[in-house]
Amino acid sequence: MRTPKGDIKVGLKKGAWTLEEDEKLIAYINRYGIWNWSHMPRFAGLQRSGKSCRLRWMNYLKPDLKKGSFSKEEERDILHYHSILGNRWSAIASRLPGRSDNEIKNYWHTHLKKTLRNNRVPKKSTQNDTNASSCFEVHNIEKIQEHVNLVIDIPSPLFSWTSEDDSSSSNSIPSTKGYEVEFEGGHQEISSPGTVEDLQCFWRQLCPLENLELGNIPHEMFSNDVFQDSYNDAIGPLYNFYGDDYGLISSRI
DNA sequence: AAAAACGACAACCGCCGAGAT
DNA sequence: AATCTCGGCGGTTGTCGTTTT
Repeated sequence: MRTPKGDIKVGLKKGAWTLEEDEKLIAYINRYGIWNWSHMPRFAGLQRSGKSCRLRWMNYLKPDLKKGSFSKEEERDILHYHSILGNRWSAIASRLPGRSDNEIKNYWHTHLKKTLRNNRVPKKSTQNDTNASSCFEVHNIEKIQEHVNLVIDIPSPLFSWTSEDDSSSSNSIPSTKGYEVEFEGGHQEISSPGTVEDLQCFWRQLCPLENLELGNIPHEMFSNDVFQDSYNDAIGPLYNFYGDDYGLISSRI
């Protein structure tokens, strides 16, 4: 790894920031703005690396950051976006105004991961079933299949995504405001923010085999642990919030 | 009351991609 | 084309306060 020139310095301070250091950084940025993280600590009178300054600013000092605990709505949004984007914390953070990626990551690891683990889609457990621990409740599968009978056709141009600030894109691929997904009995446009890659990632979590219609997945497949985990990761967060309302779940993905 | 375990979160580390030289 | 620099990202660790034993 190459070390940034600006950061090559012995005696740089590490560890928790003091109030005085915070004040210096805030004062400097307020006056001169952010022009070069590697060099500005020296001018600001800080014995810190540029990286350390940037991190402190982005995660703690930036004025538009929200303080305090996450609301229920934010929590739900994190779960929702994580089901789509995975561990792409910065992408998730960009959808939650005032929250940093580090904050969301920490919150996920300390709160939501645990919540998810405790509230997964229940698995079937019967005495006769030797494979009991690896089976979903059948009625749940059928309900979900009924509502989320998706035709997976990635990367079809029809499914291309245009971000909110990308309406002027000169991309020759026809784009829509969202994803178009074919449900049993009709089409539905999904307005979740994200990129085509986001969606591909989501579908692959949901359904590891490319171009496979969920409705055609044999029930035996649900006894596969890997598939279950992917499925749980994708649908689980929504299931936790909406319970058996699969219509609502399908409307959220 | 003290020690151990746990939880929360700030901060660090190594890697990567983009842009500049 | 190759190299360098910087900003950014995600995983991980360190520290401190709280709870449990």
